[in-house]
Amino acid sequence: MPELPEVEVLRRHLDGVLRGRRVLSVDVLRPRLVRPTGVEALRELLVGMRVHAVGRRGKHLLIDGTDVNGNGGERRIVGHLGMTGRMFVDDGAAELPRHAAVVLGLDQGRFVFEDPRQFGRFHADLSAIDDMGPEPWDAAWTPNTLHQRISGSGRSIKELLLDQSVVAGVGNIYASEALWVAGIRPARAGRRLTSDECRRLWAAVREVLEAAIELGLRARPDFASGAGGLFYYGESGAGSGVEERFRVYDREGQLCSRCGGGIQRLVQGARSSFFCRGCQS
DNA sequence: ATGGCTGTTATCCG
DNA sequence: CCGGATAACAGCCA
Repeated sequence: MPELPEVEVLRRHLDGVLRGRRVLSVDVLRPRLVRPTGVEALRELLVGMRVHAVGRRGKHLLIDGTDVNGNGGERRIVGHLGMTGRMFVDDGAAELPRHAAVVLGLDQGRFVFEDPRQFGRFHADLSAIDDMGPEPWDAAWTPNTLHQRISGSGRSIKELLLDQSVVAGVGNIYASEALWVAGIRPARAGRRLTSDECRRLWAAVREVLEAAIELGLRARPDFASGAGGLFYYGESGAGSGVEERFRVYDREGQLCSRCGGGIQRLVQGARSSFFCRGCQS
């Protein structure tokens, strides 16, 4: 469940259940996911840490705390869900998921990070968030900075939106959705967008992400249960009655809700894009 | 049942 | 600088 909205909804949940907790033990079942930093560095950072907040940077989760045993130094763990990662806190009674990667023993309950495809990360290395672009709601991200950032590029605007140094947190689904809202075809070269199109796209990115966060909060997903924790907004609210209907994503061959045109799929950079032939230019 | 798809991203090569 | 291919991996679907 990995674009910015899903990560943000999870962040709020984890912040509520992890804040104030102490980490007593670290169990790494899949060391692969703890690279590039090794398991030892992770354990040193975590054991004895008290969580004071869970944050987010793009699609990365940040677990911040202080060392309560030693000098009270600040500590930060960076997690990424990849395509299929999950994180939850439970009481430790249930069996661990098959693909559990990192388990933290807490003073109350336990934290579990699991990821079937093992594309996720959980480590002490901060380099992943070092040269990331602005958050969509950052004052540093404006229609103008977007325009400047892409105006020299011949790459397609769809691929540019997926580039985390352009803006943080947009993934494959919401890139297509934002381009539909802005009325821009995904294959257009970045340098060929007008400043007005950049303004529309800038607003569309915020709008689409905001709406998805709202939806995710309303869905009140059950992060700890297997199927519920893996809910994806486009499918169903996992029984919550909340449903998101994408405007174009995964709707090849269907009709556009805005103009009645046909929705088409194309492949860019080995990923599917979806757009309406009628009202995106 | 085999192959083709999937929310991410790092890296390599031409 | 770019685009494209590949690779990490499991699961789902037709």
